Amino acid sequence: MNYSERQIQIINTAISLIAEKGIQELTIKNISKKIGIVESAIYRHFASKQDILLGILTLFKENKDQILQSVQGTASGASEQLKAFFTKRFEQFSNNPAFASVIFSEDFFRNDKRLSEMVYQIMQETQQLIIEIIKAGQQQKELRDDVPADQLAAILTGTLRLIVTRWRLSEFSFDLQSEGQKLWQTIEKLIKE
Amino acid sequence: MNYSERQIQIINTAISLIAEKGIQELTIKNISKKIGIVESAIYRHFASKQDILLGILTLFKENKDQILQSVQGTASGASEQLKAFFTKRFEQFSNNPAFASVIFSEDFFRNDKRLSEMVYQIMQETQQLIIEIIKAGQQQKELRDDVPADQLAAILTGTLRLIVTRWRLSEFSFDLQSEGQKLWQTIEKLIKE
DNA sequence: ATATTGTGAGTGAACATTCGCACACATAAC
DNA sequence: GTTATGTGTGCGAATGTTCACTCACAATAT
Repeated sequence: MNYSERQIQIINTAISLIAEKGIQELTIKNISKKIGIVESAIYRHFASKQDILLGILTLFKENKDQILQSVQGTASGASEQLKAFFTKRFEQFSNNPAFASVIFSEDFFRNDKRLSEMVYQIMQETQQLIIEIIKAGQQQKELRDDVPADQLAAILTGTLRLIVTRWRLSEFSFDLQSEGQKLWQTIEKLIKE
Repeated sequence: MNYSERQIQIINTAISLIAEKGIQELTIKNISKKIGIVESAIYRHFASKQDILLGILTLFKENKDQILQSVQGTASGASEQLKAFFTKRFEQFSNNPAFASVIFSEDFFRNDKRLSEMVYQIMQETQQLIIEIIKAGQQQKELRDDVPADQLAAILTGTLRLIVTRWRLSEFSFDLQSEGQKLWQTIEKLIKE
């Protein structure tokens, strides 16, 4: 689906509101106020609030797909690819804190099939790619192969999530990218052959 | 503070509701319906909904303190202590899924000082203890000391959280305790000297 | 002139919370 | 021992607010 200019403006406004106050505080009223139109006008562009959220997720999914592709393209070797992935991800969160707020709010979407499935799918795809990179690295004897790839992937993902969550809850009180860099160095030591 | 019988009943009912439908769906109406009294009667026992949530957190905090103590008491050696902690934690979540729902819903409490501080404090205390165990283990040359203790702790905590979150979102579709056991074996390999 | 977008008022539902009243039971007063 | 008074608990109705969403009408643009 192609979004109109107004639709994109609404989506972006919603994203910045989420970054500021969390996804709980996202209301149609807030979006319209920030844009400078009236509540009901929003409904000229989206049939429901859920559709706006879906728009946000769609945007993020495209974003993520791009990152994954660029990682696979540029870096060579499992360790380098994982590092590139890690770095890009922190960069993405850094530039777009709302991404973290949305993507880590699975609970919030729990009662909505469309939304929860989309979040689940994004998580799933990312996880799958990491697992494959790790497996390849294990076969090349670049990464230690005495532990299951999917568990290594869980360790990577879990740690990344925790750091980002802490960053968010501390109101972005530390530099996510440099913290992420340090963390990667540690993880690298643990998983290298 | 000491809770009356009714208060404990209300807290426990709230906990089971959270386990069933998530913290978003917790309403005074639902609690009262499940107990079999009228909404307003709840307010004879709690001044506000927040006070009920605070009651839940208090209960969990006591629970956690007990676990931490028992871990420090029984196990000897850093690795064993960490394993005991891991195991107990998964056991606790397994027996009390609402604990996970509550403790990992930091976003939900974001707009409430009392609640968010309490959650933060629980997280903090746990993390601190893990860091100390790890540091001790590093000094004893039991754990590898070429990586910072606080980052190892983040890896441990982050991974644990991820697994529990997945378990919750998959509607408890796998056995958390045995999955946690396997995961611990992997982590152990990574962090041992 | 017709399609698109915006406005203002309104609706209904969900929700936390308040209030006046009633009843049971205990304690104290006569 | 009966009467008064206090206390704890429950009920039903109501209040006030927030929210997503609708609709008739007006402005604007092509």
